[in-house]
Amino acid sequence: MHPLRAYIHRFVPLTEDEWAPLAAGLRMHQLGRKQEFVTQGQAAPELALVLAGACRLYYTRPDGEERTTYFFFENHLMGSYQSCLTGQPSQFSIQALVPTELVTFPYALLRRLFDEYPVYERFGRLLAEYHLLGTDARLTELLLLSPEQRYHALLRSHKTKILERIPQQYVASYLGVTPVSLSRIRARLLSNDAGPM
Amino acid sequence: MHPLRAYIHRFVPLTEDEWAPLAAGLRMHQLGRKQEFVTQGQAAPELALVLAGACRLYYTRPDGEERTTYFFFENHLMGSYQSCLTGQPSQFSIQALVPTELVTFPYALLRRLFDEYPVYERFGRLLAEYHLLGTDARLTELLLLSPEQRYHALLRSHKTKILERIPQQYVASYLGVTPVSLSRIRARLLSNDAGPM
DNA sequence: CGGATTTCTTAGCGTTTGTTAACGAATTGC
DNA sequence: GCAATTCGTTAACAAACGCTAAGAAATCCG
Repeated sequence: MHPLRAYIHRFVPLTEDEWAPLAAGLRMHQLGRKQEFVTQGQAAPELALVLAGACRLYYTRPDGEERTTYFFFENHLMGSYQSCLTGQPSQFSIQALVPTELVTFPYALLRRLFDEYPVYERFGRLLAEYHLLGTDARLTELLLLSPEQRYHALLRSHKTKILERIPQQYVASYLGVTPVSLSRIRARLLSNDAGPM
Repeated sequence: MHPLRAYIHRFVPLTEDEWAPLAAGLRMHQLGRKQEFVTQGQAAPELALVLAGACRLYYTRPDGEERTTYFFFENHLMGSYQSCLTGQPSQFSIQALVPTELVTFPYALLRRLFDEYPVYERFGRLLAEYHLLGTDARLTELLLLSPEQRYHALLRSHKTKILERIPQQYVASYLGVTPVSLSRIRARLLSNDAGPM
């Protein structure tokens, strides 16, 4: 089964007839390291399923500093929800951290499928609900836990890919702290674990 | 037009026939000050539209401390998305800050309408997307701005109801700082505005 | 209206974080 | 493979925050 069809299948089943129009709009796309799929300030009317590789979502602040807030790996659907829905320029960029392979399609195509096939409308609802639950959990964690507790929570979570494959400075940003601070948090941990005696 | 129908109408139009089954499932509900609509640890299978009053959404931590993360006012739809979608106990409580009037209905009814009327399915998608954009913006603000900057952003925003009608300790929690800290931030502001000469 | 509760502010102290800078290690890319 | 870049850690200092406590102000409610 096509990876995108498999992705959708986790939410709703698609018949051949339902899958065909989406399949017809797909395009393969490769990104080199540091190449961008979405660029801050530009409209981003395409969605992409990551086939292989890893990307980061980041904001460039007025002072030029970058803040990374999310990561995408294999079988993650990525894009600027905000830009696709509103048509406005994207407020963030998405950049490949390593050479990355994508299947892309225009959001406009998905919107047309929402109108034509009830099963896609349902997929759209379930997808938005799924992301809403994830974003809510993340928001709650930021409001409820300290930076150190957030790092512990990440260690205990199943998001091991983030810790294994992402440079620590970006993980720090994801946790809402500076790289220096995360380094200190880790140092505190080690001196406690392998502490006196 | 019924307030709930007007709420839905901001997303999709409803015919009389489509509105009728939802209208049949509605119940009026009053909350006294500090009374809870959703209780942490219990299933919360109902949604509610606030007709008048104000509520806060808060988490009670293991140590007994409360953290308020959201507010609801007139014409806000509230409930535990997570509990409704998963059937699990709610991870937070929702409590009236002042005497509050609600119209409530079971989420199960909405789920049935998703199946029976495409217009409700679309409403469900648009509603989830709308909330996702809001939650994403909030998450971004927490990751990009300092506590002081977040307070400034709230001052400049159109969420004036929060500042006008919510006790400051809860606003502090919403911003991700302690009440003492918010008080200091405000004091710093005043001494800068009306500073030396 | 008036006592009781809740809320906001201020202060002092300890801890954590942010910032800048420097150094060594690891990775990248030609 | 080697030069160049990126990355992680540590240090030192200043600033901000969390915590506790106490008093003043505002609000609630009988």
